Amino acid sequence: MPPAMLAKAKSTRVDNAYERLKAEILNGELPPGFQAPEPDIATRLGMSRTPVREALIRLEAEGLVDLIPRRGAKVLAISLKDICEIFEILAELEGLAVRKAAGREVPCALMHELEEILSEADRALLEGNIEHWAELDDRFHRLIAQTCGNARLEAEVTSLLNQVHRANRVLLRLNRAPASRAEDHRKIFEAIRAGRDDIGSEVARSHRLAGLETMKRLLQSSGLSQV
Amino acid sequence: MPPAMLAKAKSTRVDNAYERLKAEILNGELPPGFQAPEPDIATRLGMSRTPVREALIRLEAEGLVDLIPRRGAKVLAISLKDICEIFEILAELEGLAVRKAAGREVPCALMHELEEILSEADRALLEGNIEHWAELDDRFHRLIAQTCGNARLEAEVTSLLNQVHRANRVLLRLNRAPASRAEDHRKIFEAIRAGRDDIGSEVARSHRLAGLETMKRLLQSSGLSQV
DNA sequence: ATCCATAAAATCTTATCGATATTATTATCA
DNA sequence: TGATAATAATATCGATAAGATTTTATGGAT
Repeated sequence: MPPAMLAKAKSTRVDNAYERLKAEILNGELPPGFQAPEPDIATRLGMSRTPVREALIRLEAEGLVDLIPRRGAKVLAISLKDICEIFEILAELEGLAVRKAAGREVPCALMHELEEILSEADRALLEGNIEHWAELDDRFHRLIAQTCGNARLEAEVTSLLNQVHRANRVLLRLNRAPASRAEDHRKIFEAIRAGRDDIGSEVARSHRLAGLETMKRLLQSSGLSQV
Repeated sequence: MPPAMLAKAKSTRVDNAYERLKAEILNGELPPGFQAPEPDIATRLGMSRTPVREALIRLEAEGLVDLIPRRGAKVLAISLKDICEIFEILAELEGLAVRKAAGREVPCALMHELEEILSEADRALLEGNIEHWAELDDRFHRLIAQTCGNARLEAEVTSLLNQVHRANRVLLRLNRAPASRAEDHRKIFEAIRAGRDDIGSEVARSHRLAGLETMKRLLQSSGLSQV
């Protein structure tokens, strides 16, 4: 067996296109509703249509784009109904993730990172840096999914978080981030550390459900029907 | 707008390849571990590599096959660990599905179909027709996912059921189907009909968790490490 | 003389491209 | 308005280049 087999990433065009498009969708460079024919995208990325198309198929499977037969690829917009569907599932899945995390030995590095995120988030909240706080909120939830030890669960939570990523950002900006969110995060973290699986699981669940209510309120009061 | 817009399925080669391969994987014609280069598959399906490859990418996203760089496509085998991961998620998701179903007006047709499956399953059990019973068991669980009204939830449950489909079949054959499974199904159905969301949800959850224990036992006693 | 290690060659498979056939949509005209 | 032509974008193909794996040679060591 060759010596250096750990570093496998050999970056194919498909992977490139996939990563780039996904990043652009998540950070809003390609906003919801954006639509373009495959050849245009291929030209922009400097490759032929084939790898672009394969990347788009993957993105479609992850619920980030829609491939419309003669219309090209479209970045999906998220409606209130989508948010309801996704948050309901997330509530259960994050609850499960925390329960699993609390019931096992979570790697130290992960716990440290969580703790750092929490204190950095406190700081951001004090400084009123909502933008940064939103970023940390997102990272906290993604990291929690990593602590559960169930790879499929982690992947599914991550995928759902991706789908609501922009909606989260847009709407959190409208809201002054309530301190209660930060409190919940702390509670979840402590529950995992203390092995209190039932408490942690329930807090995670209701945390997400409360987030859904906030979302509903914000969406309705802002008059947006899609994000 | 054109008159007939409902019947959209215009069957492209990709869809064809996807449906056919998926069916062959689920029914075991392409057993776990089966592996073949793309050109072979393409020849067998009577089309060029492009649509086959696109279908394979979709199947990979659904966790049914693995695309190995210079080795071709491989039908994934399921290990005990995979089953644990999947059943744990299913327990939560099916619990949620039943809770949602019990809390809303489920279309009559669906309830009828569920009821028919239940009585047909009773009959199969009496006749000792395990094969048929296993089929009905599968259909029951898929149908339950359809009653929840959350399209994403339904899709996710379906995808997970697909991934464990063959494992379920293989292992159920080793087991004489315990009557308790049938009882649970009836309880879930009644809970949905009566709108008892908490009861239904909890039965669905523990039903799946009990299934996991059975699986563990069967896998260990049969000495199989993969299915 | 046989066997292992290494290097070179052959082979196999994918990754990617450019071209074409197909077909939905739009525009045009009676 | 309805039929027909033009357009545009995809769906699909066949070919090629790049890269990995396997096979085959080759040289030295026992």
